Amino acid sequence: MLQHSRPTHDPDPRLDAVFHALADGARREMVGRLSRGPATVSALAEPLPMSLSAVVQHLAVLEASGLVKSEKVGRVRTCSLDTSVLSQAEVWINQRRTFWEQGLDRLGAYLAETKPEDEA
Amino acid sequence: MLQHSRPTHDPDPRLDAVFHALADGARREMVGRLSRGPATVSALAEPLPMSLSAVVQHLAVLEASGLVKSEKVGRVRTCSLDTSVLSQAEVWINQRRTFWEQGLDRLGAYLAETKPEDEA
DNA sequence: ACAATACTTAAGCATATGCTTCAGCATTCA
DNA sequence: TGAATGCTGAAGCATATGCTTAAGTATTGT
Repeated sequence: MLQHSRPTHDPDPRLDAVFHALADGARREMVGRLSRGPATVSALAEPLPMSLSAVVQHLAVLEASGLVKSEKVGRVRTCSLDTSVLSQAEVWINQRRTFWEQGLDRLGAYLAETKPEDEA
Repeated sequence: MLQHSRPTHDPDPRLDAVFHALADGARREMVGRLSRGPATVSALAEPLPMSLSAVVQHLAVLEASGLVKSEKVGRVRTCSLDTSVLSQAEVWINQRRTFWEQGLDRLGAYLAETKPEDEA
């Protein structure tokens, strides 16, 4: 059965972190690199016009958001993407977009058409 | 024909703005409200625990990102969502996610299977 | 005309972000 | 053993963010 499914009330700190992590070109480039497969910190840093230290700080932001996991073996840290977190952000956007696109009018019509006796 | 379509090189200031706009609970709540239909500035402010001034500033961020358009008639400003911008962010995420999920191995197999004579 | 409404703008302030440089610390290679 | 590699951590600093309060400007209702 079709739920009303209005966009849920929202102060979600996890989404704060994910969108914040994606709001930077360098971090998006790192995510883009990781979408092609795991990479070391140096590999992530290589195309970026900044110090390794800066990259490590960006990486910390990505890890804090849950978008990226990493593991150190020997002296090398290997990073990889957690697409489930990416997916959560995608779903949030998709819900608002589709909710808008199906339109209030259609929802109104649905409500009118539905049995009016059990309603808020 | 299927393109290689690696995630594109990225320093995209528009995405910076969109993700930054979404990286705040109050702004996401405003977007959620607008996904149900246009609203005035006061209507957007009403559920939020902050001054109207603060809301206007959040609105400025949303407008700068292109997510929200608004028009003033008389003394009332009415805001509405631009889902095409929302869609761009969704696409960006979706591309990285699916690129990861189809996996490097499968891409490697595809490349191997494809005619190997015209290659970099 | 007068007051209420619906924003608008500016100033100020505490905290956060995005770098930099410099120094440190385990691996791994020669 | 000593040097190169691959990160790690702490300052420090300029700028940006997220609020606040206070004052101002058009409408619109009485």
